[in-house]
Amino acid sequence: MQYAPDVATPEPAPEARSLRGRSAAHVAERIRERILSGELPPGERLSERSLTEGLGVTRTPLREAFKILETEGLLAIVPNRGAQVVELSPADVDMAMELLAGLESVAAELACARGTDEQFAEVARLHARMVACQRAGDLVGYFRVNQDIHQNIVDCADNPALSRVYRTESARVRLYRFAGNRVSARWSRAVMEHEQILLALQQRQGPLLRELLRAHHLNGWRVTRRVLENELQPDL
Amino acid sequence: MQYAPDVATPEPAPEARSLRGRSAAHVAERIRERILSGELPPGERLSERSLTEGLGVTRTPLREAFKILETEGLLAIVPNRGAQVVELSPADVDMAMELLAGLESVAAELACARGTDEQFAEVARLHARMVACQRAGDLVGYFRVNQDIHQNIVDCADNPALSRVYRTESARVRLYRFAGNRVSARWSRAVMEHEQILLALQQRQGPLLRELLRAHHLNGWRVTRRVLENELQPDL
DNA sequence: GCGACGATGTTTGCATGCAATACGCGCCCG
DNA sequence: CGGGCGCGTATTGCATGCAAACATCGTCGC
Repeated sequence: MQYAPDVATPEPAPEARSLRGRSAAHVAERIRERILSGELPPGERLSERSLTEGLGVTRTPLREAFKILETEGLLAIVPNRGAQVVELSPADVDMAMELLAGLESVAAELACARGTDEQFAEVARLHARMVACQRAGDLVGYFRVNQDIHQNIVDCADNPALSRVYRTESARVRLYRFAGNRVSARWSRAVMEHEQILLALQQRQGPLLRELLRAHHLNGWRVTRRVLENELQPDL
Repeated sequence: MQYAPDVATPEPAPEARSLRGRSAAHVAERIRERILSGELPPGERLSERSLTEGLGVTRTPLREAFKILETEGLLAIVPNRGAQVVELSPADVDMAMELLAGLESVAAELACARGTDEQFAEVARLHARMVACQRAGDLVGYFRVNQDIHQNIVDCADNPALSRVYRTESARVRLYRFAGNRVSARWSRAVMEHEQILLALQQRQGPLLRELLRAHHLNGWRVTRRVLENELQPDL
């Protein structure tokens, strides 16, 4: 790698060309993936040494990536004690879910007013894939497609700022929401709710879509919260 | 606390104690202030050299601060060409205003449901100060208090995530919104709208407050957009 | 025996150094 | 006379070095 092949190597590698100037962003992306996948769980302390070795960069771009992820709300940096993955209390997730539900209600009416039929068709395709995942019992795939559907609905509002905020805030709580999908009763009902949501979107019924999304969020979060608070055991 | 009042405090200075570990955040705050005050206008290129000299830090924390501000949407960092203050097109501001209006509508109902009378009283105090600024012709003071009022209303929703997002997104467009307040006809009408908003809040009429805020935003932004597009000359 | 203290290795925070890229400017050629 | 090219300088991107803070553990005093 970059371990000083001394002379005669102007190019670092034929494949990884010119990452210069994007190092921190690249490292942040890698760490973000690991956090969102659960590989780096909430509370995990991130040592600069191990990450630099694992990612093949030095501490400077790594520390810049930490600042990015801290601003996104994924890391907490404690002075002189390094970075750790943010741990959210049920109350924190509660607040975040309220925000996400609010963002989706705002998006709902805009999406019905401005979304293109092509965008709606894409949501419908995702919906079909989600149903397929459910049938196949593929919980992870289901959850990922589910997230994609909600992001796509928000994107239908055709407001980049709204989409960006929704994406960032959604990422913050992704791990916590996953818990609620591990309950079979909720799973089948969520799919039915999605059917209605898709219909309302395609028929451009803004106020209805708004209420459906709000209710969908509320229902899902009610179950998830009980799981997080250990009042309900996942059965999947 | 952790300031070890033990013995012989080896603190370098009584005033600037232990900034270690907070350098980047401190620098980011300073630069943020300069951007929001207009001292660093949109498009301005930020040279590392001049900023390090002006702020008394080295390039490492400064570059970390750049990453923070980039993530907040205040700076754009072009690889190998440094950082510059983000320049928003009227369309960008349009999208941002739509988002802010949406966040306020979400906050409206929550604020009416959960806000305390003390919080409402604070909004009322700010409103009085705003009116005083208007009477005194203090445009800058008026604008600042105006921002405070809107932030306070959002804060009444008692949702930290919502407050944080509103604050960040509001900051991104602060400079652009200011233009619209430089029109006298809009100024007096905005104050009237605020009277109604305050009343609806105090009477906890969520849906009404929601609509009033939406209309208030729409009215304000309509004027501001015309100023930004040079179709309307400020008369203040 | 127990707790506080201190030595030492580890980790973080920031300064500095080096290499790569961008930029300004004069020159050459058309 | 204008445009492209090359060179020198400035600036950025990242690696490394050094000092402060932390942590771990052994020792000492009580």
